[in-house]
Amino acid sequence: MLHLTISQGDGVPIYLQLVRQIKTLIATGRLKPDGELPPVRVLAQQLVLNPNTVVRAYRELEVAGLIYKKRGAGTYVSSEVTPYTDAECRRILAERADALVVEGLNLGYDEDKLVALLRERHKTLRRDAPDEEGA
Amino acid sequence: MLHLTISQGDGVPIYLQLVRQIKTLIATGRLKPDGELPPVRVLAQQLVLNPNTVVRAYRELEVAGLIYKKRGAGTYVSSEVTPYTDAECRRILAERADALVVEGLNLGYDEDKLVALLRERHKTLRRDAPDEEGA
DNA sequence: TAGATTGTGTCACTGTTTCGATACAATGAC
DNA sequence: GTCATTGTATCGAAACAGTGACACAATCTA
Repeated sequence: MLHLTISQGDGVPIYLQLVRQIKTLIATGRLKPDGELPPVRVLAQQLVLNPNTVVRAYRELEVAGLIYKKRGAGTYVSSEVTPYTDAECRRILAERADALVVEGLNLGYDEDKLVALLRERHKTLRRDAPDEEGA
Repeated sequence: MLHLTISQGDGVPIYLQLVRQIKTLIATGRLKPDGELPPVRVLAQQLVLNPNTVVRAYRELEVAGLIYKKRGAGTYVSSEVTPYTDAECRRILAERADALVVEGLNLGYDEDKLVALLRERHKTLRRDAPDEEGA
């Protein structure tokens, strides 16, 4: 039973809220590789959404290489990582990092302060994640 | 003469391209506090845009507290920083940091690798900035 | 095979966003 | 005061995004 929270009227599209939360669940290990995600209709009913909205979220996650689908069977977390090359990964993350740096500088955060924040957020996100099981 | 580059058909709205680039110019000191920005019509003509598009970009920057406008006179870079409280700044940046961490984890970047990337991007952004003049 | 379950595809409605045309209002220079 | 310059406000057209209704197709289970 996935623990997801949807805010209907906060401006952020529902499908995007789903994408972000599921991305986080995967990143932090709460959703394990080859783990099963709820069928679109089930999740839609749980969250009182149109199934299409869940479909859209799942599709975005599939394009990002984070999940895969088997028709008639279900939807699962990918065990392989990312369909992107190293260079592409780097470009994607550099873009995000640039945005953080620029926003930070304009809000009075210098390099060290940003690094400290980044490390703290990393720890916080990891905090409630399940223990890493020895592979 | 501001150096800005606009891509007409790349999906990113023109006004947003303006906002981002000007934010970067301010963050890296290429636009100095109380420095003057081009009048909306002038910038619009330079970039072959509708003046309204520039207006929109300027308004967003004003809301963010980065510039201020004087009717009949012109538009200038703010010397004060941010209309946000410390807590608000932190929340804004934490949100961006979270996104970077999640994306990073899903692309195989651990904490140290992300920090290294962040530091490198910070240096790169600063590289071509004008020298800091002793205040 | 039969039927339930799962994802897929298509269409349409609605509101928002983006961009542009054009007129208005305040300020500065003279 | 006059006039050019600067930002402001309003309206509209076109494209896009978000959501929903509903029918289709593949797979699994019995």
